[in-house]
Amino acid sequence: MFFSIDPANGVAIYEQIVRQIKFAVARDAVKVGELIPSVRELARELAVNPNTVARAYRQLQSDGVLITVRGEGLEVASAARGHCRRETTEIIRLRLRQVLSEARQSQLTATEISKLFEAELKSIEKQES
Amino acid sequence: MFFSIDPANGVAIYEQIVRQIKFAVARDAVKVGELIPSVRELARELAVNPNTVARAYRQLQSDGVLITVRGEGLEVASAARGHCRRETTEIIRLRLRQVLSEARQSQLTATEISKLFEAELKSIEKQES
Amino acid sequence: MFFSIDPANGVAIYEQIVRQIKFAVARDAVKVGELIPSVRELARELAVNPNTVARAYRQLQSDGVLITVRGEGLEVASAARGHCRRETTEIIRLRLRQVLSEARQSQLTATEISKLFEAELKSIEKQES
Amino acid sequence: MFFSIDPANGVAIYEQIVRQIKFAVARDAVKVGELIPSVRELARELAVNPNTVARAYRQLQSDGVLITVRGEGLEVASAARGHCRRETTEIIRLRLRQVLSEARQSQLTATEISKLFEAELKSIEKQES
DNA sequence: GTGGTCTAGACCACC
DNA sequence: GTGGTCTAGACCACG
Repeated sequence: MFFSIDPANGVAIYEQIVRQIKFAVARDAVKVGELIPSVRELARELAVNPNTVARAYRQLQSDGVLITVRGEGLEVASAARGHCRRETTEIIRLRLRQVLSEARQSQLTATEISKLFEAELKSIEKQES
Repeated sequence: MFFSIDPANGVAIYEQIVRQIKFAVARDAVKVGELIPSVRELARELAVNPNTVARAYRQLQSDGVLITVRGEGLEVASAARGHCRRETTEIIRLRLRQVLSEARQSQLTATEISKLFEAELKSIEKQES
Repeated sequence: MFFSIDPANGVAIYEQIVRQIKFAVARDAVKVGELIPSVRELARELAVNPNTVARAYRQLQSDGVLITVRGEGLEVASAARGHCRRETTEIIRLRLRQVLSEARQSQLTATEISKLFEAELKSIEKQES
Repeated sequence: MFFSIDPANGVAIYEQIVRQIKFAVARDAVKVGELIPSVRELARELAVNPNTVARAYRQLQSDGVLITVRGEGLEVASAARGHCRRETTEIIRLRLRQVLSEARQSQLTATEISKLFEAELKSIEKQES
């Protein structure tokens, strides 16, 4: 469960946890049927309030990604992998759409927006390597 | 001052007003030295509370885009145009960066992200025409 | 009637006119019994709205500094000179008191405040010469 | 957070709160990293509307003095202390300059102004003790 | 509990 | 008419 959250990110902490776990499921970093860390364990690891982790887990349950195993904890649902893979790209697509809609209002041309995008993509890739 | 706001957009109304006006200044839709619509007038036009418009205007003042002319209204500051042009692309760039950073965490490859982007850009352009 | 007003000064324009005229009377720049410029003349000279000059004159009348001479205009009242001399220092004293009261709240010591004052006084004098 | 505001002071209440908190930070009465009183708490203490306090806090944020800790409150930014110390004397200096500039227009001599200043300073000190 | 936002309505000084 | 300020009360997301 290797990821970190950024408390000053604008995005709610619980929301970040939700997404990160969905991402992890999507890329098979946590396998279907596996138990995920307990609320208090993950809370300690991420240095956030246990309530916040609990809320994220609650949301993941209602999203059908996690299911409770009585007396043991929470495990990844069998149908979750495909679901998460689809949702991951869906989230990204939605975010892209929002940004582009905003960019359009700003009167930037499609070419200008494309250029900005390519530049940012390169800078992100450079950071990674 | 032709623009509209979306109350259910997630972005605060006053923030939308701020951006739209910066965009308008950037593309010279409102010229430097011109009076912008009064608080009450814009409030009526957008069907929002005058306080909300006032808050947006206040922020634009502290951003140096508007200056008050006592008893007359608010006018676009002389240095605002260049400032807003720069800020407009800066806002978009920042938003792109956020999305890309999120996309990267989701383990999508650069190619996949690029494809999504191109697809969304096309769909936006189609809507416009 | 040589003085200028600063529209971006925080102090209301009509108030600036009132004070400047009182100052002028106090230092005998306009003599008792003299007619002062008409509303529209002074308004043109200072490049402000005639209403604003009219308001200043109204206040000066109710302060007893100006009196109307039917068919001619406004002249400086006979008792005005002494009155204005007293009021001038009174205004300054009040302003000093406000600043000092604020400075006290900021926990600056009397010595520090004095130093600031002396420094500013010198810089003002230098500007003048 | 021991200070009071004067609603009939001419200076806006939210402005008074802003300055008082900057003063407090400058003199280390509230330490860097500490949480300041909540909006509602300070509003109750000062007997003003929570919105007014919220507005002051918002301004302090955009001034970089406070930062929000989500769901917890507002804390003093790490760079705030030095910033506030500088700004405190800067505010006082500016106010002194305004008064002196006004005094100069009134044709009072430097000596006269100095005398007024010393007198007021003494009277303020007497009040305090 | 926290801050953030919005609405509604009022009063003020200024031009 | 203009902006500026304040109050009152409501709703929201977050921890």
